Amino acid sequence: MNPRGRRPGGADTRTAILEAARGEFAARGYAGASLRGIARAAGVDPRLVHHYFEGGKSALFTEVMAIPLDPAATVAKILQGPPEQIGERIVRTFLTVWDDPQYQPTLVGFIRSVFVDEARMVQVQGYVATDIFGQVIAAHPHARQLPPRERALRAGLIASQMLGLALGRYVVGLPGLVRAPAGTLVERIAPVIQGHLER
Amino acid sequence: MNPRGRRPGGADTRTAILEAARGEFAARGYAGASLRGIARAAGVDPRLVHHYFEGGKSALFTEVMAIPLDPAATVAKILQGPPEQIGERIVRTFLTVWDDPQYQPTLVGFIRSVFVDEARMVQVQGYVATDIFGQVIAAHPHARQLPPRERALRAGLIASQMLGLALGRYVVGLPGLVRAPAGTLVERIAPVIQGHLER
DNA sequence: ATCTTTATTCATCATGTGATGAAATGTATG
DNA sequence: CATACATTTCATCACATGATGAATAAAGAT
Repeated sequence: MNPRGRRPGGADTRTAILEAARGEFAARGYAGASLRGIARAAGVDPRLVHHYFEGGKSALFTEVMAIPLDPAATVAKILQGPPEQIGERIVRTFLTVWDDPQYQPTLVGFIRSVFVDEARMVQVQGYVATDIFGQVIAAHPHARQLPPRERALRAGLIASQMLGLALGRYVVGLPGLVRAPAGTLVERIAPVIQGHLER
Repeated sequence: MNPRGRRPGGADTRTAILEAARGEFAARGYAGASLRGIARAAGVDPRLVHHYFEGGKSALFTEVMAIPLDPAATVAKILQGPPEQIGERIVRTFLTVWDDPQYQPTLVGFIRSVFVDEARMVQVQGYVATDIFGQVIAAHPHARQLPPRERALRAGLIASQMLGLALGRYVVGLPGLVRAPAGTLVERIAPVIQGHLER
């Protein structure tokens, strides 16, 4: 039917696939999205997905989820400044990243995929608990002096707070959270986190 | 190979399937669990799943997720007692239900399935926001007087708090939250919820 | 102008899925 | 004892999935 061979003009197929995949993964999660569906969304033959992403679906997913956002740097930035405003900086940074249309589909896709794959869940668990909020705890003048069990608890409380915010606002779409401007959420949630650090 | 026909002895196949399904749905989510896998886990021919649950996978899922736990009654119970301890009662009730081995697999399965199916997400969104925490807001002497937008925000904040707790403690398994006894979590989280109601 | 590389389409494969029909065999009922 | 019914096994269906091989045409290099 269609003419075979290379298409004229430099249509950036690879990018089209990546973007379609981002959307599909965000909307349906890893298991729910199909190669064919992604190809369809990109207006492209399914075979091309394999052509551009050797390793198929999982390779594509890996590339989609490779967010150009250095968590270590972000954490470092949060840690700068007065410790009594760490909570505010955490929430504000978090919302800024998640509200950014450049990152949002990727992050939503990522967080939805987390609950499907057991291995990924363990990986995230260690990552979030240790690399992100563990760092925050370790840098806080009061919290750093607590016994390990207490530190883990605080990290867990903060992590669950942010997890709930991400899911409520961006995945489930709880109206109260979706409609609220970022500033309002910072105002409400920052003190909670600050409390988990200081009290 | 195996002898056909009705098996001797009163093996309660239906229950076996239900329990296997509960486990599979909890472990893999709705999409991830397969009829054949459930049948295998129950030690039963796949056809029997259709035999006992007319409507197949979705009917089975519906039945599995029909928790014998009346949310309205639970909410009503929470609303009894002094308003200044509503937060505490919410968190305590929540943890009691989720820590109960009778409910836990079902609830975990349910919450994991929520993020896969778009329709289910919308359903839960309305349910959680309106039926559960909307009720709580409506019953609180201070929060009930707030403008609608504020009430929705408070409900969202509380819902996201509990959502994060459920995911952190029971799904992702953040160590700090898993190891903490229920009492400790009540101690930490109840004031936050109370604050969302009163301030 | 020729050759190589890349992009694209088409045609299948093997596998796993949920679903259904039909046969066989036990238990219960008359 | 005979008949009806519920339970179980087997055999497929139709379909979607991810993956791969092969053919073809454009673009780029020499």
